[in-house]
Amino acid sequence: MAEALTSWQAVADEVLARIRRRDWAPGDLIPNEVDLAGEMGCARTTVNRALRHLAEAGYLERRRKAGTRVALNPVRRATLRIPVIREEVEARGAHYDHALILREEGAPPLAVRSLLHLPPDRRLLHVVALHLADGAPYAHEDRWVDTETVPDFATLDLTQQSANAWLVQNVPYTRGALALSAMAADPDTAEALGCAPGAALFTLERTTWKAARPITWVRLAYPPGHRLTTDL
Amino acid sequence: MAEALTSWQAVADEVLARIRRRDWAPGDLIPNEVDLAGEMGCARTTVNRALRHLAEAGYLERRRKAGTRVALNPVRRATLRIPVIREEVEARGAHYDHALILREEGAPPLAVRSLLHLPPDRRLLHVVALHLADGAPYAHEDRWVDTETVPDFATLDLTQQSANAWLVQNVPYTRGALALSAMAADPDTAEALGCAPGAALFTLERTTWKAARPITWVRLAYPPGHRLTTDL
DNA sequence: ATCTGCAATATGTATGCACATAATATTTCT
DNA sequence: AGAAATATTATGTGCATACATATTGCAGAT
Repeated sequence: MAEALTSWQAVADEVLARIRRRDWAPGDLIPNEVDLAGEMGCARTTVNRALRHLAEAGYLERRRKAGTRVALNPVRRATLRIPVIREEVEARGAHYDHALILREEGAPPLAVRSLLHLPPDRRLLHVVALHLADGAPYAHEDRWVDTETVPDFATLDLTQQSANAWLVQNVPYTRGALALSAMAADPDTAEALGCAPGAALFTLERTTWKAARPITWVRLAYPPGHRLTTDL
Repeated sequence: MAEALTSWQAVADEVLARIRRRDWAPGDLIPNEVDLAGEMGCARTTVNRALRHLAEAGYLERRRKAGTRVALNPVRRATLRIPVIREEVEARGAHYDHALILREEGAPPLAVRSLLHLPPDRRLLHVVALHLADGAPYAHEDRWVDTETVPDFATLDLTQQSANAWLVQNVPYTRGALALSAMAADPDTAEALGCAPGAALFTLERTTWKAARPITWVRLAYPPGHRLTTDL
């Protein structure tokens, strides 16, 4: 008999190996926890931990009583690190800096207003900034903040601290949404980023809420060529 | 004394509530598992499960002996569902279809060749297809397949089955990478998607390997306005 | 003062057991 | 036959306990 697999990592590795080896093909039902535990020479708890892990990673699908089966499409989930720009820049060994481009109250565009479920006459604080890595444009930030939800924000000195850093530190959110997309560079953004107007920019939008009240909508636009990557 | 929190979900909810309420601020060290278990009236195992879950979700950072602290930056990870196009289309209640645009052997462009670590003279199978939702263009697929790694692919009838569906079902990969980006529509892609040349397209690139051998590189380009979303 | 090794400590994990829960399979009743 | 009640089963979870392991921090040596 094979050596006992007594750690959940070892069990997970073995199960993954069988999936990859096609011992268990996509869609197949695999043995139940009790049987696997017997075969591997460990407790059911350990098998459970391993299978739960693989299910979270998207390799398995589990349902009570119905059993555990190999996922039909191996990876449908990817966890990606949402860049915290300062850290991202500094991780490359570059010097981080940011410049405030605009800060004024105004009526948000329709797209923002409807995303935040705001009435037509509602005014927000509009903040535009540029993030720099070693002095070169790294990302363009376009943000609308609801100062009724976050009154302290109105008096903040944004030249000292980025809006994001302050909000993250001081305003806990209860709900957030993230959207990845592409946009054509408008003239202002193009100038800030130093690219051609109309260039294809990768964008990352984040909307956050505190209970039912919107906190902020922010869109980061990266210069052409920027890629957000992750392993599968 | 408050009601005992005897499920790991309840414990996780309570801890998350304290984080959001700023009882425990970002960077703070929170009580150790034994103390929390005492306070909540449950076993340490249960607290461990809850804290482990919150750490995986990015709310906490844990280190042995050093303890558990509230993450400085609440959410730096987002798990997003990688679209399996057919399912994505059908989930909207639309009819899925795909059309083969090109299928021929050739030398891949430099970018692909270097990503796959291939020698300069190496030829791959180039497949271009269009995914349709109710007859309208949904995504443009540009793919290079290494038929030395996947010989069966060469004889496949791609009008019946999408390349992705076949590969996913038949070729397990051991390593994969994902990159999200933006590109300007080249004339061919623009025509296929029915948008203007130069338009900003959201793209998703996937590279997969079987051990040290590349399987395929594929890039999906979506029409302007497409968004990939997830909750935070 | 600095380095080194050891003790203390918080998290990480394995195990056996019990019971909960969801979903399916079977039987019973009409 | 069809519906409703019931049994069965696989996963989900909680608990007490024990031991493993990574770090920190202190104490003693240099």
